[in-house]
Amino acid sequence: MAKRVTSVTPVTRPVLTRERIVQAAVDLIERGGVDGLSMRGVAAELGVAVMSLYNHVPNKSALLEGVAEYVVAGMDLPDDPDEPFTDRARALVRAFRKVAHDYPRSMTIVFTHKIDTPIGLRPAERALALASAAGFDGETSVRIMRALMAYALGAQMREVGHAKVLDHETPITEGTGGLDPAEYPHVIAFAPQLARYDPETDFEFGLDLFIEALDALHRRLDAAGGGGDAAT
Amino acid sequence: MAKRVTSVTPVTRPVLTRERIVQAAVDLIERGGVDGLSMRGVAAELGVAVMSLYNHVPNKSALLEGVAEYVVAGMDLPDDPDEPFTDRARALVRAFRKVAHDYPRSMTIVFTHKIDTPIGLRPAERALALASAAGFDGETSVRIMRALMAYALGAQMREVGHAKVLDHETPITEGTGGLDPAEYPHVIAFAPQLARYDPETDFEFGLDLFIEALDALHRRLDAAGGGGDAAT
DNA sequence: TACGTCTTACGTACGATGTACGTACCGTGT
DNA sequence: ACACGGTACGTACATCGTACGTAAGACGTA
Repeated sequence: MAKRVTSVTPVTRPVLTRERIVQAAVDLIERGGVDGLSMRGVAAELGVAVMSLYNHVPNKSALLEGVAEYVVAGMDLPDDPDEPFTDRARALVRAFRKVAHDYPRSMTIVFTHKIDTPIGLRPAERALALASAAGFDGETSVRIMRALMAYALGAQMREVGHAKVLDHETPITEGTGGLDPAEYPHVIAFAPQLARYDPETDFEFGLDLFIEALDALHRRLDAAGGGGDAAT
Repeated sequence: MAKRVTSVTPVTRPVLTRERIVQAAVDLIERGGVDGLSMRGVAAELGVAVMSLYNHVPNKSALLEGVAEYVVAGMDLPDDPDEPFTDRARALVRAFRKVAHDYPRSMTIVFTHKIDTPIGLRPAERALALASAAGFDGETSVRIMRALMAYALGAQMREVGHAKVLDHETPITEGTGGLDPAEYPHVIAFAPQLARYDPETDFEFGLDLFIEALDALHRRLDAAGGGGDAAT
């Protein structure tokens, strides 16, 4: 009920809050990378003393969890139950791509921290919803959900570039000179295609594969269990 | 080509080397987590002074790269070109699972660091090899490779537990009491299936989906006779 | 043999970081 | 008026990564 103003400096100090702290952290991360984030930096960004942060956040690791939660909470998850489940699945995975695009550097945190709040379950809920609506049983729905998550996570990790692992383009783009032709014949042969990097198309290609497999599984389900009516 | 022995204490000090440093780092990480790793810790583990490490490793970040490289280099990648490409793909992705199982905590590093040495390209080479052997054209092979990587990475990330993200079982296993039934009806409804967590089966389920989609794509390719029309 | 150079191990030292702890302030309920 | 709970703050410390200077052996050359 009470007004929450510091009375003396109402405008210059918009009240320190966990939300503002997390947002500042996200900003700093996007600006200077995860390694660049420090409690002192966050405090400075907000024009506060360092220890003031600890009134709202128990420690840095909790702050990072907050960052992950913030990013996931920012996911736009439209869902139209009337659409075919394949389209709904597509939309869900694309939502991942969207946030990964908006908060590329913070994504690392999302990947490597767990989220304690129910918010983290939103994507799972959507996935389960569309799978079970398609007629899959509970166990299969859960598995589908996990498979979707796996692809969404992995694809985004690769794209964000934090996982340049196993397919980073740098050395290839710079020429395959140093590579042993005996050990990496295909990498060398496909260097041009490897160099041409189109995340969008790559992402959609893999997504199509996945969705198609889901659809096939679905058709099989209809044919077997539901009787002769396989139309959708 | 001189002998590299310290002469005085040959046994007690097996010569400090980058390899030994990286291995010690991996050990420490597996024992105490990534956050627990410190240069001082590594030095102590090896019975050396901290700064001696810097004769073989420029900085900590480089050491971490070394860790990632070490783990990936440890991947066992058997490959029989005579097998159907689907089986080869399966084996490749399973190899990921294997290392992730052997070095669960170091996996975080692998996920979040790029690997500069050609070693990091080994999995890519294998993927490209099997895709092109199956008859896919270069562009499609590259895309298939990337999609496989995405699933392999994502699935492993989830399983390793570092990415309990979006589907962590903790709150669910402990009961769905706190969840709003209006917002998370399916999560609540499928709580039993969510709680029953069988990584092996989950992994294989998703892998099957993927491989099946690849196979379908392949059949379509054969039928058409053309090169590599993507999944459209 | 004597000497200059190179490589490696080491110790000291500094700046930056996360955070435990004590203090001062303010708004609110009694 | 007074006590209290929450919030902002400053100081202090342990720990970290690492720049720098030093010493001791290995080796090529004279």
